Amino acid sequence: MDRPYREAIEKLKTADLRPTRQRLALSRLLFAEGPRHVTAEALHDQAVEAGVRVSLATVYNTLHQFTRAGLLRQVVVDGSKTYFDTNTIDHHHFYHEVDGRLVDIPGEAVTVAGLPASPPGTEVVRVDVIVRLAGEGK
Amino acid sequence: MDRPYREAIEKLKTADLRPTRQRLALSRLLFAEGPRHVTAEALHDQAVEAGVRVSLATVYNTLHQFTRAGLLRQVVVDGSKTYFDTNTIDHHHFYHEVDGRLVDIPGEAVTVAGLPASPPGTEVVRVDVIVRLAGEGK
DNA sequence: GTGATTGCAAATCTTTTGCACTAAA
DNA sequence: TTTAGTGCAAAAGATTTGCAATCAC
Repeated sequence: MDRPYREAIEKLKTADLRPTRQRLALSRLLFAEGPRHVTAEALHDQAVEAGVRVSLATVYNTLHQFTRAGLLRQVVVDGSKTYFDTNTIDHHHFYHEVDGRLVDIPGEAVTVAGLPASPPGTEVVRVDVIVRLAGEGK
Repeated sequence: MDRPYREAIEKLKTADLRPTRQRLALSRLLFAEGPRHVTAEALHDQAVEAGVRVSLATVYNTLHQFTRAGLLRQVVVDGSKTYFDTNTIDHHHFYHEVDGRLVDIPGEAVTVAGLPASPPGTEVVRVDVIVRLAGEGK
């Protein structure tokens, strides 16, 4: 029983989610390497390719549960698809409009100045900065 | 023939769009008063209420044509709905997550500092700042 | 066992499309 | 006329839901 496996189980237990086969597999796909941005569809494809038997509905469920648990963050850049970001630390994004690719911009680097106070009775949940890019890029 | 009517016709002609009954009606609903944020559904409802006979498909077409012509701007804040903004000048948004309401933040007020250079071969189309709000608000 | 989780297929919601019909130039 | 624009209903895409079967505890 390797280390990442135990960690994955702990992670789920902490989030009050039963470490089922599907959740464990998705968790490992998501958090195995550095930060990534996935859509439900893409993660499902990746899981199937990796030989994990899981339904698309369960992928959707899992992504939302992970988001609720603070393990993922939703990024809205395109009306038609929902992206989930494994980087939950404060940061921003480059968005390549041509191919839909997202690239992180570290949060520490960026400063947003001059924002008006939030309306009375409201609270700022988050400030998102999205830099929309055109052109081929890398 | 009142002034706003002539202006509406001019606006459409300039955009190389035939001033049809539907486009004129939608144009007047959209630009009659100050800046607004609408969804296709909402604009269609408003049109129907106002006694304008227009189909939802035409509302979608028209919103996209107006956007292409630079008369509107698309705002992405929520995966499920597409908002169109009659304010095409550089600016940002408060987004009330509870009720989906959008409020403009003047562009001059805000400064975004520290953004990394855009990746080689790409060009910045636009920088969007979205301040997500929780709580009842006004 | 018992309640949480999963899978499947059907349902939903928003947006787009194909095409015959209508209207603008 | 001639071509652009419209309406309808069907199609498409992403996401959600209902419910019986299955799994974790």
